[in-house]
Amino acid sequence: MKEYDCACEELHEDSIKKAKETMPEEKLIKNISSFFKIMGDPTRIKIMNALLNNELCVCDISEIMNMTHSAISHQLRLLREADLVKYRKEGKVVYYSLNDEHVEQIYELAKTHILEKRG
Amino acid sequence: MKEYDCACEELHEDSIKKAKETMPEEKLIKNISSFFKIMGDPTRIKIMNALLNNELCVCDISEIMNMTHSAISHQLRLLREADLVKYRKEGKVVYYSLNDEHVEQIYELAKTHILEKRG
DNA sequence: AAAACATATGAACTATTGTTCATATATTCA
DNA sequence: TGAATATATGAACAATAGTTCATATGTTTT
Repeated sequence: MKEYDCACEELHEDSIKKAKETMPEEKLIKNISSFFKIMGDPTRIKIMNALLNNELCVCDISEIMNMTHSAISHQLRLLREADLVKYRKEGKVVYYSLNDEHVEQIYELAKTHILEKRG
Repeated sequence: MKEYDCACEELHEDSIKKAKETMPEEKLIKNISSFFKIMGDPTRIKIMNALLNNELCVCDISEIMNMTHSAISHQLRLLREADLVKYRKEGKVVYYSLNDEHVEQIYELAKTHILEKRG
């Protein structure tokens, strides 16, 4: 017998069934949460803000953030792996920018939402 | 003399200036990153998915997630505090749902983005 | 008013995260 | 080729997060 028993199991049977049926597979859930987790850090949000309509190299970002190249590079790796930013190499310089419009939209929507709720 | 010096400071002067000028205040940055941080956990993403067009009580969510009421309640508090979900009380039962369309849109955009990049 | 039920909260314990420091790779220029 | 520049990576350490267990709050029913 389960620990989670309560009347709801029968009362909300349909809603529960629906939720279970539409639940994505574990892998997609993990991908989605990892994506958001990477956006869940002030340093990285600042970097993303700096990259809004603005291509920048690691050195620029270090200067803007007032942080070491190493720290920035570590963060950029995470942002890259999460498909939040893309980059292009030009000689020894690596230029970063936001990955695509999805990323911009997600960022802007969240900002709007927060300003609405806590403005 | 700074550790971060490099040629970029002059070459990319305008981009750096622009990034600095459009940087939101620290408080907003923190609010945005906190918002995403809360979405950055598989348990909470599952809960949010269950709540897509589906109002559910704590007990329902426990059953769907196969987790204790306590664990779910802790997660729902975080989701509430981040303005990701809203709730209404009906007697002793508390019904949760996604806060608004912003939240749905952000979730759906991220899912689309991920399926596009890693599909 | 007491028992039962639904949800919330606090403390504690393990696991994960972000930065620093040292070092490695890659590209250019002399 | 060797020095200089730009970026990336690995290990380690302090800080933070997620679950569990115990307990508290609030609501209904008897």
